[in-house]
Amino acid sequence: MNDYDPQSLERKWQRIWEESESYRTMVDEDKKSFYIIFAYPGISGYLHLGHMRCYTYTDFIARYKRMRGYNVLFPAGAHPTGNQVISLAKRVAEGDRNVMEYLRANGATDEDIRQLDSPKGIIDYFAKSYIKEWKNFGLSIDFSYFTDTSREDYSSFIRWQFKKLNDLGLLTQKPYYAPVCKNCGPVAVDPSETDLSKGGTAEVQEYTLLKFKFGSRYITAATLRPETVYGQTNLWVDPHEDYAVVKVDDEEWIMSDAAARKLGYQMDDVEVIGHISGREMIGKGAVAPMIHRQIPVLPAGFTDPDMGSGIVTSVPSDAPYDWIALKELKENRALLEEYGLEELVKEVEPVPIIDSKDWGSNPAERIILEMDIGSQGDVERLEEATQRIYRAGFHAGTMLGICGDYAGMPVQEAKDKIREEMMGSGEATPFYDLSEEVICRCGSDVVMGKIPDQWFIRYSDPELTEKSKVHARTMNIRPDTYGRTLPDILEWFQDRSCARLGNWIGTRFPLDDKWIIEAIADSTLYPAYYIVARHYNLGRFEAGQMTEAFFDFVFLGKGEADEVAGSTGIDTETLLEVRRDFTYWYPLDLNLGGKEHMTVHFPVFLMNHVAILDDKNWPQGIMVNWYLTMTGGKISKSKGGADPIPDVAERFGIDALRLYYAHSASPFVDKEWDEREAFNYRKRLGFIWRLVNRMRSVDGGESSVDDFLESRFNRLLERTFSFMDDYEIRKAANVVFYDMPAELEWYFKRGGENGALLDRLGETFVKLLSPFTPHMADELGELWDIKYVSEELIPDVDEVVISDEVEGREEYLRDVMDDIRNILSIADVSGDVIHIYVSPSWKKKVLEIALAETEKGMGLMSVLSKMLDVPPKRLSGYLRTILEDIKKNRDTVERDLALDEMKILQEDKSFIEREFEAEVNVHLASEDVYDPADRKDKAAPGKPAIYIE
RNA sequence: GCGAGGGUAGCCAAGCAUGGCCAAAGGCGCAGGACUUAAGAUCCUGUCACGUAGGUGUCCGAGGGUUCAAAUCCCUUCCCUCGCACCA
Repeated sequence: MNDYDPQSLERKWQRIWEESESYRTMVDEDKKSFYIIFAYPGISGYLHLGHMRCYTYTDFIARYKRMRGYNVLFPAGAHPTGNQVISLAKRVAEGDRNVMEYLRANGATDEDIRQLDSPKGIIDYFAKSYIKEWKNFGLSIDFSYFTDTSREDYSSFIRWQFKKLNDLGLLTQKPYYAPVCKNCGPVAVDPSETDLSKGGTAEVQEYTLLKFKFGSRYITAATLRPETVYGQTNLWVDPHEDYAVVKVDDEEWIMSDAAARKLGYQMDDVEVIGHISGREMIGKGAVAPMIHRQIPVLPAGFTDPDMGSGIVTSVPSDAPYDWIALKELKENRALLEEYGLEELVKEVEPVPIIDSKDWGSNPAERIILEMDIGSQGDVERLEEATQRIYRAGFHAGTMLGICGDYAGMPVQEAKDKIREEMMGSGEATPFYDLSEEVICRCGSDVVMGKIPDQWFIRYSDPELTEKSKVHARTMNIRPDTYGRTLPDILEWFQDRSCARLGNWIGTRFPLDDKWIIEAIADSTLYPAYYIVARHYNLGRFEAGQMTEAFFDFVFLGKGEADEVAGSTGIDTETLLEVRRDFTYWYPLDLNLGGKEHMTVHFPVFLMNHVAILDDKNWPQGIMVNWYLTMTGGKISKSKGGADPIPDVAERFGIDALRLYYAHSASPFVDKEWDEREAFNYRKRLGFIWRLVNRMRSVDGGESSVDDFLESRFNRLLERTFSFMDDYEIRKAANVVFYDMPAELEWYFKRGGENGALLDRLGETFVKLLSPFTPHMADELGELWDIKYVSEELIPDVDEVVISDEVEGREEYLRDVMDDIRNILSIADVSGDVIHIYVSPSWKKKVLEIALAETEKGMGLMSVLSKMLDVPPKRLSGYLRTILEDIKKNRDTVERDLALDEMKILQEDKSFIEREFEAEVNVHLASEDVYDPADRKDKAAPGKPAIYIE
């Protein structure tokens, strides 16, 4: 027997699989199909151990299904849509040091790097790299189906999909506000900062820009709390600031320069035509929106030109900032005098507008007193106060009587209505801003911009939503919790923009080619396309021939093959074959992806299938996996931080890593990567290796433990199947790699050495290893002269050999031995002689009757006392305990009753003697035997009495 | 805020749906031993507390409740993690 040497045998088998085209997949009408995919990766860098978790799960299931007789389709692809590829290419072209280091650390050669300065180069390089890693992990993917979303054939498919969506009335255009870079167009603002160099945590603020009539102009003030307009008492401006006068349509609005610039991206024809100093406005009045009252403009120091419009409308009842600014102003004689505001300010008092549950109707005052905030300079604590008041008011507040039509309405509801009313009357307009500075990767500012004619997919469509929800409930979804919430997610799922302007990788929008279809929208139906891609990859037709009629025929069964052949120039036979492949493989059985897809990809994946394809082709299952993390954070492709896979694979072996994924945690929890653990799995495989070799080499005869092993093995086999059928990968791996070996070890310990049996079970066992550790399994399969274990079938469970009685015997023996061990550990005895007293037969009789007529309870005493010659006290005492036991665990009690304890103990006496290095005497408790410590009365069925000297 | 998922012995992690041999699987770590000796090896035993007899006590974030019986069901409470849409 050789030692387990994963590295060399893994290389060997990967080469063999490659050469023999092991995972080539073809339609076979005699077999049930099983179609499984993982959500293909976006191209943004190398794969890491986190991705591999998901891909390996997919492979476990694909391999298992294959070995249970399914014809499995397991393709893969890559997803370069978006701008990551472009930005990476740009950084390579610039010679960005971090990028260079990252590439080199992952094994890119100078020659590789030279080709990486163009998007095409990046896509080709990484697509190859992904395929290499997948092969390196032993994934049983058929790469003849490979595609990527930048290819022209893929674009033909996507254009078809969008035509279908349009035909179904599911596309629409409407204005949209999004973060945009002035150079690059729309960008994603999120913590991973894929598109950004700064500001990933910024949030989009949806302001209401209020207009205050100010002579012939309007002063503008942006608020996040439009419902507080009823409490406006004044405006705050910075006397030292110059404000822009902006021409908007025919009106002139006053705001900070920064605000004017931002507004320019959100409205047409915004033009700065002059300036006005803050000082100039102070002391004058402006007509506030909604309340239509003149309120004064007052000086304040806390206004910020970069926030909102740079001018603040003051609601001292509800805004701590305003309250304290007002108080300070009233106390500042010098300032009042300077601007001549003494009289004016006297009349400015907070106006209660909201009754917020915990804070009353003047919450700003109350919280400032409570928190003892001294001045408007205490920004940090004022922020906190503002937050607290806002929460309390928003969630538990009601509008007071002063608020016109909104009196008595919950704040939550009033907020949107008041905003709408003011926008309707022209007193306000929407204004979007980011909560902090955001800089694009290209270096320029990111601002909120208006896209007036943004394309959306109408996921809010009631019929589509309903159909999707109904279907979702029938799907096989893991974990269950996600299955339960998916219908709610579909309900909540709103229209989603599906195309963008600018320079991106992707498919041109078929209705208007200035748009590029964006990354989520072009990745929903792609499992259907893999099937077509194989034929395209074989050169059977060109992208240009993949017309609407072509896809209608293949995916929807519309039209006649001959006609489609005529219009596309693809021959009829090929068309029929592609159509047949699609109908054979579809629907998709399982789609696996990380938890980030739960509210993004999976809903659109499902809804597009439901919208476009026949109901028999709707997807059947989804499995979500959680992340592999490293020291707290998610491993990020673009930011690095992960060990390159080849290094790790070289150190532990692929099979050890695969077992690590399968067994170290449930798929539905985040798992912290720990290489000591990986090493332990490496050791475990060494153990399995030796165990299998031993099974194959032992060559003894039959013994009494054979039937136990056969029964237990089949029971565990059954359990493995049932776990795998439920995609309970961890549980299945636990049975195969821990429970089964433990039973085999027990068998050996008991002296089992039946060569024929071990040979037969060993062969099955090796096949069971294969879905998890395919390299090792194929290597071990050579012991049985199996060419490729991974192409074998795992045999069915042999129900006949499963026997509770047979297994009960071994369990009984283990229990007795545990008891002996327990006694030895606490008793102060030499342990040279062990006496075991088997229960008297009357107790068995009691047990039997109690089991049969449990409902009679202690009433059984009358019949028992007549039947048995036992003192009533002992009889009732025992009956009481046994009734208790039956209630607790009937199965165990039944097992005990079925045991022939005397026979078992006598047969296995020598085994016990060997284990404890002691002399063992077995007695029947009802006989008059050696019993110096008066133990034998304690004997009960299944629990013999023990005395050790 | 909205939505989801968690808190189990030194650590990781099962169990919780269908309450009952659950003091609670398994792994790691640790301790003792065996074996041989330098290997991140392998094997055995132990690892909540107490206990010279297989037992008893306490225990599954905290506090209540239901029940003959609760890690499991219900209520309250504290804490943690994650997703929230143009990033895949």
